[in-house]
Amino acid sequence: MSSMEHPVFSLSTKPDMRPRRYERGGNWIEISPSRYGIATVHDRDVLIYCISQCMAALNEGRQVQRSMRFKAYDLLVATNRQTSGRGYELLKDALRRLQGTQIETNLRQGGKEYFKIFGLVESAQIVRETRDGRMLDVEITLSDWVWDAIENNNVLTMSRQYFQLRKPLERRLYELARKHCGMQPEWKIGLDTLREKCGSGSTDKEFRRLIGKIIVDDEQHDHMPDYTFTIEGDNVVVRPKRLIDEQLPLPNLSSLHLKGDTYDAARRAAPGWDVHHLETEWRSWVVDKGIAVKDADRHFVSFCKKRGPYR
DNA sequence: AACGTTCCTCGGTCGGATTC
DNA sequence: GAATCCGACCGAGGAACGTT
Repeated sequence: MSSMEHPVFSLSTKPDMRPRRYERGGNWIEISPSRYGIATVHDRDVLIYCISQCMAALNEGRQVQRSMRFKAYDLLVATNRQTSGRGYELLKDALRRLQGTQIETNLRQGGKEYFKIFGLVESAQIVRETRDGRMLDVEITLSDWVWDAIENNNVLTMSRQYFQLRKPLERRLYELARKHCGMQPEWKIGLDTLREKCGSGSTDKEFRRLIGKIIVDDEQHDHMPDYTFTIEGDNVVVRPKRLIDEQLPLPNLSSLHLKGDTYDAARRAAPGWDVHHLETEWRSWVVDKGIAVKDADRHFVSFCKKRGPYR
């Protein structure tokens, strides 16, 4: 939740070396980059994955520790990333940025003021299990900040669609909506304040344009999870989307027609899942994102594989 | 299944061009 | 002259296919 409040993560896709400082009512927080730049909204996926693993363990009554280990492959799949060699290099970069990004803050509690400095993760290591370098285990030790949040149950659930948002600004918008709007019928915010909260480096005009584009895109494709956004004057208004019971009829694209035995392959790829439900999910995803599918059958099966281990 | 390679597309930013 | 639009840039992510 704290990371949703202030723009801790960079929206930029290039290395972001600009330090930030935010102040509000005597409290301040400063974020400074290492030589790898500030952690990006995509790097945040790693933290979200760690947190969700922890929460899942807690819900099942298992013990959790600050230091956690998991398969790099699982993380990459769960966060909708590629699992190629470059995928692992990008993961390394993400860990570098997460570890290197320094956060300084003053906290006031019980009449005392604390000065605190920490990284987003305390340490991270990658362990190669086999001689040929496959089956990479990642071990991450969470920082106090993240750990405290988990212990105090100070985390919010996020839509699984979140990982499919590619635009950093879209992700940030969703986070803010999730944090500030929640279940309220409406949340209004000025464009300039929103720009600050997003941590965008764009000018006011440019920012207005980018937001406008996302809103128009959403009107056409309905890809933003849970919330709708509209611009009213100099304000952006956020409202929760109504739950849609019925699947909207989708254009009947012949290129997305599936063969009979593809369904069997899909069932094997994602045991326990309703294949036809997966199919509608897959279709709307493909249509929304405008993905050019060459081989519908193969594409769908690999989509199912990604869904397979996660409920 | 778990990677590597290749080629392609897309995003935020910046600065220049265009329109009003 | 300003507000707005547009395109280059660069680094990142995605898809398909190849390899072990």
